[in-house]
Amino acid sequence: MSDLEKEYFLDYFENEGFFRRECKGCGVFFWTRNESRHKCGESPCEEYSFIGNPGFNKKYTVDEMREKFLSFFEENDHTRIDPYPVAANRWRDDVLLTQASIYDFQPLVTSGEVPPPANPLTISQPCIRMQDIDNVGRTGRHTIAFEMLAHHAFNVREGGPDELAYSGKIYWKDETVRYCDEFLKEMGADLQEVVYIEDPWVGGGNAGPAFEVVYRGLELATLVFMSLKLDSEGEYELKDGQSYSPMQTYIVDTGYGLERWAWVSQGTSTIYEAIYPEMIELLAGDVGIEHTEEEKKLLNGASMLAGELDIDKSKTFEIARDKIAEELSVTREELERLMAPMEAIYAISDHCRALAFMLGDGIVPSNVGTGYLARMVIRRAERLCSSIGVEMRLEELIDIQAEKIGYNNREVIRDIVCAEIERYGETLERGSRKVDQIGKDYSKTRESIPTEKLIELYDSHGIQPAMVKEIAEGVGAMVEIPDDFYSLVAASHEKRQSKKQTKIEKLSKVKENIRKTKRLYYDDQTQTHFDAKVVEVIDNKDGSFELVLDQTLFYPEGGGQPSDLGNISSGKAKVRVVDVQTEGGIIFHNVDGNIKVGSAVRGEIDSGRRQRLMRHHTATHILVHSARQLLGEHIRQAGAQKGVDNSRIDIQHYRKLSRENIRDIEAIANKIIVENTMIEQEWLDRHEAERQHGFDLYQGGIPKGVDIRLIHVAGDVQACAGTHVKRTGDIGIIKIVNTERIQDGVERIIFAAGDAALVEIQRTEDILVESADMLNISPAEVPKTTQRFFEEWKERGKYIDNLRREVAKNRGGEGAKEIEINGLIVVIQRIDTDMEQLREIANAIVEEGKVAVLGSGDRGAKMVVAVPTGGELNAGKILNGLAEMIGGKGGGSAEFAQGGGPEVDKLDLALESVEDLIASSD
RNA sequence: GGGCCCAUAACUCAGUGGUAGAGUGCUGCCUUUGCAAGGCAGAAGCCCUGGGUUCGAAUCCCAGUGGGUCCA
Repeated sequence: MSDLEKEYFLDYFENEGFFRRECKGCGVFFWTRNESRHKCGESPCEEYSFIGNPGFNKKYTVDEMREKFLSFFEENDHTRIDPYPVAANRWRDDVLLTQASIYDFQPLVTSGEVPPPANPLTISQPCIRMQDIDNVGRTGRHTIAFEMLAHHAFNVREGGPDELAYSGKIYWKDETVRYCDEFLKEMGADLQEVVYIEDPWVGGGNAGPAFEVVYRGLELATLVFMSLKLDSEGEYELKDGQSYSPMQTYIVDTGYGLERWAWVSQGTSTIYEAIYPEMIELLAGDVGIEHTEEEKKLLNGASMLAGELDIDKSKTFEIARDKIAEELSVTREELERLMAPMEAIYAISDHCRALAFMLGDGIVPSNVGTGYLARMVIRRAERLCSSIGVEMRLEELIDIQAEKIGYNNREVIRDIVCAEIERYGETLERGSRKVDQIGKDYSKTRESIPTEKLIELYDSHGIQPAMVKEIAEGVGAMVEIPDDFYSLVAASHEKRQSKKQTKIEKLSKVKENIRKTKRLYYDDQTQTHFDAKVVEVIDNKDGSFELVLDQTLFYPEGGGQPSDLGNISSGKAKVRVVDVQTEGGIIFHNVDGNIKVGSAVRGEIDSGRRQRLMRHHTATHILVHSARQLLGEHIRQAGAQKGVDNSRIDIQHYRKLSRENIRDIEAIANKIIVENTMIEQEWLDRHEAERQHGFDLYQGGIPKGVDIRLIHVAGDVQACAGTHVKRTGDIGIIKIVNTERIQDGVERIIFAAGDAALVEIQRTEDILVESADMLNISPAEVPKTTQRFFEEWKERGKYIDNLRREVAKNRGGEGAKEIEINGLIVVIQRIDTDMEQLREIANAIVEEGKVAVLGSGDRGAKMVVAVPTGGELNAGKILNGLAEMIGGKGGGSAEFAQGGGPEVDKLDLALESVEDLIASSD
């Protein structure tokens, strides 16, 4: 095992006269030009020294700083790249949000499978980091929304494999540090104060040496030299305790915090004041905050000391606050009273910018995925606004940021925010009613509301414990919120974890040197026969085999399209193709018989099935496109499954689809069919495709490879590997069969195309005709008549109830046996009727002041015992005795009891013994 | 992707296996010059759907549908 230490001794440092030192504060190693420096310079070892004392030769706004950085690197032969969306799940499926510029190039570029869009390149990438959300506003430097300025170089090791998509060395450590130094110099930084801290970087399965660049107490950049990958056999053991080995590629991954650079240049008291001065002024004005000169001084002083605040260690947070208050000679309460509204304003500004990014990039609030994160931020922002009494509406505040960033879907963003706030309002109202009720219950018992109840209220109903406390105390109940409330919630989730399964891969079973299967299905999508050679056979040992051919027309399952079926023949031998899968470019035909390796074969696909799948696949594109035209650009495919009889697509939308929406989508889709335009396919370089069409290309998943296949359907462009019809008219008709909401923010559309659509239409029509026939009316009259019948049915129910009560009055006592016990008249009678009427008769008897003991032999023995109020007998006891005799059970109150049993033939006997039973029970 | 909660009158909700309930609203009558309000009476329920357990299910179990919510 060797460590990375030697990696940090750069020629550049030596030539420039740097010194390597060990920090006297925290023990890390760092490089500096200043011989007398012995501390790393980062908080908590040192305080900020740029507040009120700008660190560069000029003040820069965020926009100016971004331009300055990008053009500096452009001048140094880097290509400027447009930023990617903050919703990283639009081009990769392993993360939700973009948290760094390198995310844009993972995993395909970093692994060498796909070339970078340019090399070297520079970019300003908007990022969202939710993990810092509790620190926002309070520490003066944390934000969840930020832009990462970066320059990247993608290198391949000498003697590396030549199938990688790029090659050679661009630049590595010395040049990277030199660029950083030069940029700092250009900005007018005092290079004597710049410190490069050695800080190995680990993340996402990769690692490498790295420098943190610190200037005047603040970390301004991180220079990462990604060159290692996770490998249990690897020779490097890093700080996460895992082993790593060298990668084939080695990549310069830098990250310069745009907002921090602007902050240092301006020397404002917090980073927020450097990013959103107008927003802060607007909010402060709205809430009516004015600070005296003395208060301003106090706030400024607190900011300089705030560097070490970090809520991760909640104890330190309190201590640090105390310390700050002490140094400024005020009480903590006084300091917090002054700071709290400003902290809220800072956080609101940041959250609004984050939301503008998220919603602008097409995230729709939901209970899952990125949508959930957006919902959390909206709710948090809304709470912050109401906590300090902001009058302006949240959608207006977000809109200001969206306008600044330059999104053109601002109408939709505002509508989304309105819908979400409305929903949140309903949740709060529901919640407060519930808490009010619970509070009243507990105020009676004089106990405080238990923690489990608080957890349930939060987990199942979304009610914050602070809100429970406020409302419950209002109705006189006690509430104690444990300090570790959210850990308790997390702990209650951990108990219920589920397991996952892994599937066995076919690829591992074949020889390594096997060639990728040539795909014929893209050449001519109307072909049904083809000739090929068998190159490999795997015996599954269950009577089935996996056949690998040199080329095939069989479309493997993928992109939500099921595989083709058909048969493969060799001479007289013929096997059926049951399933087709693809792995690593090799297509496996699952067949029900063996054909020898090397045989010449002829394949035939089930063309009817293929035709139906193609219609459904093209129809999917048309429907997404139609929904997008109707509802807006945020509409995005969230999943799809094509079938032979019907298919489904899931689309993102923030309101439930109305009946009218569905009809409109159907109308637009069928108009596209009537227009009968050509469907074009094209193969394009992926970066060029992204440049031309944006990330909306990836509706159905992210394809691999340097070139990707684009399908153009009536103005819609998608990256798609599926098979399609030639013209939109070939689909015939699209019929939406049903829609359902599978999650918040995701609507599922189930539809049928072509002859399958006809079948669906006929099926629903059959249901209607059948219903009409039953009612002996025409289909058009079904709704009206059904309603009338339902009304009448209810009327009759009531009428019957009344009749039964009348009958009950009359039947009671008719032919009954009456006995007298302790002055009470007991009516004993068998009436074979149902339980309900038995009860009514009993009630009628009781109203006459008599005891009723009734039995029925209708469908099993049933009995009721009823005693008038004040009667000395216990109905429950009598009934139990009787029920036992007929092999059953029963229960009820002392006044009214009912029961039954299976032995009908013993019912009369039981009724005869009532007198004895009562006598013995006394 | 996973977990939890909920579905009962027009609305908001009680109802832990034994006769379907409250408040608000609605209708009518009374009190009042009128209004606000009060009093009395009344109407209004496929207890979400389908199975199961049970003598008996709004209630317990399973599945479905619809809604809410928390987490990765």
